[in-house]
Amino acid sequence: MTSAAPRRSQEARSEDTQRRLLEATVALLLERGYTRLTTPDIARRAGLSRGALTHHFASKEDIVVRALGAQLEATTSGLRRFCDSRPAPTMNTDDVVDYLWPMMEQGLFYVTLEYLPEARNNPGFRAQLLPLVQDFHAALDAIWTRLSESYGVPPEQARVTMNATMCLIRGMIAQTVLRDDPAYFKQILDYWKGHLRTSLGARRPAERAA
Amino acid sequence: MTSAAPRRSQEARSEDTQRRLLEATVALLLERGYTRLTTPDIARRAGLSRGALTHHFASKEDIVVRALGAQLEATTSGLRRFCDSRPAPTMNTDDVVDYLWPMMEQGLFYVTLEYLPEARNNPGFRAQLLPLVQDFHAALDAIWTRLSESYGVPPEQARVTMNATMCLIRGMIAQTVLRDDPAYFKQILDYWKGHLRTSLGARRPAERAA
DNA sequence: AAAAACAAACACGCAAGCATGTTTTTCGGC
DNA sequence: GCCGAAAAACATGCTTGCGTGTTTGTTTTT
Repeated sequence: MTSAAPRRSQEARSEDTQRRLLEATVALLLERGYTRLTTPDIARRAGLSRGALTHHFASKEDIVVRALGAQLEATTSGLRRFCDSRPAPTMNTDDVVDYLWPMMEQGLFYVTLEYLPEARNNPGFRAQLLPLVQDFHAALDAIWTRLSESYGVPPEQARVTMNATMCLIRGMIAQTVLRDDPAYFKQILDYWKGHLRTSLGARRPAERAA
Repeated sequence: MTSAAPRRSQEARSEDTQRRLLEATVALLLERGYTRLTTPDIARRAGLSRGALTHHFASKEDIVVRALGAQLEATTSGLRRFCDSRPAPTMNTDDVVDYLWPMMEQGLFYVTLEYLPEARNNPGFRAQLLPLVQDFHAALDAIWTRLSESYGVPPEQARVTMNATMCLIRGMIAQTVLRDDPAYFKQILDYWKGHLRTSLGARRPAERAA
């Protein structure tokens, strides 16, 4: 019993510590919001001291930006995996919507709602966020393009339609904050699914073969 | 030159002061955001002292809630006027979208983006906001219902379609914060206008006469 | 005279940034 | 393969600025 701690390398320690702090940041962002997010709380949540945080991250802005970058990347890679999992004929447009809605509603877009106001009013913060978000949008466009190939529609059409779908979901989730009315949102989502079926998808194999 | 000030009644003074403070609140909410909104700034902007503000409003939350209520009411009454101004045959669905988009994009929804996070994380604030927003949504539904009569479609269909339109616009405006790309948003808006033309409107007089 | 409207000053709490300690890991020389 | 210095990782305490709520004081209307 020389030491219970197995002497980890500094790189491993550092990486683990940063990961814990970034995860705590996203969790608190979702639970309490940006204005109530404090660096002492982040450190506490990660089981570390505030000094550890200031050692790895220059400022509150810095840790938030890096936490959001990680969240956005995890999101696109998850979506990509989903779209690859079952291509064209087995996956219909309803399935895509049924993936996107919970993806956004279970955290992603509530976190977005927290940092959008700060991004709008804090030029430095916005400048740091812009490249991350551009990558995110580019990754989405790439996924919509692959979907268009599966469905046999022009890429441009799929991109516009799916980006509109994302915007619709964003607006709906924003509304959920002050409207607790699941039936209302289900109605809109069903309406949209119907629209997507005729506008994007469900060409029968015979049609797609041509 | 006994007095340049013409001895106004207390009620008139009070009303004017409150109006100036509420207008300053909305303006600053749009310009600097909720977290940067301070009561000294509001008073300064209104050309009054902080004491005047605290005299008329119990707290920062209080003045914000009342300012937002005024903004929401002004919005619905403006929209109602617009829809009454030129009913059915002369007003097409494109015109409605061309009214709604600037209405939201020139301030209303950016202000919304400022207070939504606070509403999500501050139960007291949210509770005060809920009735105002319920009235707002009810007023919108009433307007959509009148539109449905003009266009000769079932009220339910118009309500779902127009509420979806509002959600789409909300989501798009949220995206504008970190995506400066007018062509992208125009493309989506044009796409949606096309959908609305076939889905809601533009039945020819002969058809509507029946 | 009293009550409302407005003004100015005070007090408290909090969170970020910084600076100064302590521990753990790394690495070069022997 | 070991020892000691340097550096990285982590912890603790201080300081400063700021915004809200509150209180006390002054002017205007009733």
